[in-house]
Amino acid sequence: MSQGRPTLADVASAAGVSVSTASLAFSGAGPIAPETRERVHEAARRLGYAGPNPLGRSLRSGRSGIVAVVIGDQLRRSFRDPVSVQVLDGLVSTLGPLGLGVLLVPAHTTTDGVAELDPLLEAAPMDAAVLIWGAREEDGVLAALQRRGVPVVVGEGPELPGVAVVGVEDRIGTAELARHLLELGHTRFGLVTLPLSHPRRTEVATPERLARPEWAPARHRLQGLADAGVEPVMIVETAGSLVEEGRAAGRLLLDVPEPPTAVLAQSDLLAAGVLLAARELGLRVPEDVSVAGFDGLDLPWMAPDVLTTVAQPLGAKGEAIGRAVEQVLAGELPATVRMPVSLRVGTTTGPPRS
Amino acid sequence: MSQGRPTLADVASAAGVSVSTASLAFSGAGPIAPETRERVHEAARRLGYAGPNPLGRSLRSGRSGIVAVVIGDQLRRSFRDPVSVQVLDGLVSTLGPLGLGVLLVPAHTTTDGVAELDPLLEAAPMDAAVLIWGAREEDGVLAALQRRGVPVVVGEGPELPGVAVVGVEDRIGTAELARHLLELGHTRFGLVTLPLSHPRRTEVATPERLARPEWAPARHRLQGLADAGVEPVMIVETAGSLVEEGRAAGRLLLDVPEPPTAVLAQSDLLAAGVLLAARELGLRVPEDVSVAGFDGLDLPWMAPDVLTTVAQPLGAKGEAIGRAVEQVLAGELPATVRMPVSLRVGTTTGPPRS
DNA sequence: GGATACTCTCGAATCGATTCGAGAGGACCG
DNA sequence: CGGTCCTCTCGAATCGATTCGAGAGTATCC
Repeated sequence: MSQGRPTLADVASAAGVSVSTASLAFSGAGPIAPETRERVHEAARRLGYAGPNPLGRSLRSGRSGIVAVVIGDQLRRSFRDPVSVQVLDGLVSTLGPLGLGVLLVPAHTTTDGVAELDPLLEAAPMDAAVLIWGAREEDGVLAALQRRGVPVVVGEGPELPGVAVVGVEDRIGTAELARHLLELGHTRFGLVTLPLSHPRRTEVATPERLARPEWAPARHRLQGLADAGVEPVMIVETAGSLVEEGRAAGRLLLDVPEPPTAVLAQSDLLAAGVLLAARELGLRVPEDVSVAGFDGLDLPWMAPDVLTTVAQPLGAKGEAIGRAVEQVLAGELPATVRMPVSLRVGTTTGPPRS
Repeated sequence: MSQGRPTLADVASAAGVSVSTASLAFSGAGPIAPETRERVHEAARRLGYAGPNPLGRSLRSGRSGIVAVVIGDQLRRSFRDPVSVQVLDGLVSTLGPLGLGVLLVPAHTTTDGVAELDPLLEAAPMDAAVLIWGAREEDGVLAALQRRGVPVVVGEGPELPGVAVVGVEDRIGTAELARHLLELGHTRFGLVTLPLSHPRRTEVATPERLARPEWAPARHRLQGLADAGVEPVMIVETAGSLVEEGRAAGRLLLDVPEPPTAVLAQSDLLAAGVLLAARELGLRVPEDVSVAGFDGLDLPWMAPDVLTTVAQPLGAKGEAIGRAVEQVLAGELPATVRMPVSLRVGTTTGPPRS
């Protein structure tokens, strides 16, 4: 058939061999005479055949070679945070050598103002799916994937039956950070949290939402604080881990008669925002207020300040997720991985003004 | 067959209809009695059938519903730049409603220190491919895609036969920016460029590389400068659009006996780095040195400075790329799109110290 | 020379769906 | 009551590859 792109059958007949032999010439999965293989390749070259069609191959093998990464409502929002990007980078570089590609799938699509599960979630080819930023049972994403029989790996919990989890010791890390500030002598803490459940606005956290944090990272870090015995005088919940959100939160916390002497933010970008807010309010850091974050990002524009933070191994986390994907594809259910974090004291924390 | 996941055939027999009827019940592409459809769906529900297997469907239709986005060598590097992320966001939100997913494909893989074309490029299923950051004929990516017969859309040129191009009027924008600085009275310009060809280190640009800029955005912006009659006294080429690179470039340009009075950077992140370098060297902006960028990013941490820049419609560019993809999938070759840019004067440019 | 072993090639089945033309059955009309 | 039309369902072919067992042909050894 000269119409359309050539198929293996075309190549086979041009080379004067059977289709099965031609297949062998490309896959190498079976005995074939070097001369025959060369003849097939030669024919392929002549016809402009660029190798077996992945669609046919996938159907036969039942594998698409695609791993879906489910992203939040807006790509922009997910990826403006270097944290996600670094994890994704580790993931891609682990999956690549395995011949696996990463498909970006939005969790929801908004049609006429109504958010629904993205059709890709239900219909795109995928051998496994990754939820980098935790899963909430409520939102149906997990259910949709499990109905399809797609194995799932989630970053940062929660632990759900049949789901592989890769996370960091953020509870322990937060506790360590809190103790660092306690040792410096702080007693009045402000806290800036990541979204506790479905994102909304940046404002003082309500007791109801604090009582039931659906989002694993926020929950763990809250627990870490409690572990260290810290009870913040004021807690602001943000709508996402962005500098602007942190700045808004910082203003809420610091632009009051008796501001806290230390502000803990659940992410570095939020902490950076708090720092900006402090600067705008004429507060010196750390003399007037200490600020600490979480993540261990390298933010060159913060120079000469160096943020005190809890560093998590982001790239390695992505790689661990990649390995977990490899395992679920092999039919195993990987054990939960919790990666270590480390306190990194910078220049933004110090003793409170007495 | 009770082994493995149920197929359409299983559902059909459970519902007591033929496979073709069952197919109709899901696709709706043909007449079917409502009652029959309901019976099929009921059987599907009972068997835990989550809808037609995309692999089978793809093979039949010849369409995978996947658009590859080819990214640079490191994901981290590509996505640390908000520019790419915003374009990608526009792309994803245009492609989503069309039922198309975005597959991230690295251009190269490094095995044992040797960079090769990533196997996914040659083997992953895709209906079309997008090169967000321009294409160079040299690197083989384009050739590999064209050999496969995959239609390609590139962002930011160059214009190649059979390839759709979406870009911005960066040449015109740069010229406008240059004239703004000329009008302010500047005569000694420093220039910080994006990589001119294959990325390497941040250092003073060699005449050879300046003479033959392979990378379209860098080339256009160089041309724009020339259009305005500006000839920089010193040009530094960077290894990529990152704050650190800009900072290094800024030090090279400004830490000299007679520094330029205005520094033009080919991207906002580079300009931000130059700003940092200036600050570190004790130079006031814009009193001692004016700094301008390109892109129109919203960088909250630059406050209270507002960068003078040329704003390009990043999200809209992604959407335009998405529409171009739609067209190439329909078999058309879209005309080259050049989107308008606009000069946005901030607080980082002013008259030179006389 | 004949049996055995080995190497390579081939035909046919299979993966899971879609699609087209054919035909069964019922409704309607004259 | 017979014919026509319409609605719905079905069987079979098809998409492009992989894989397995069978078999042809040649080499090896006694």
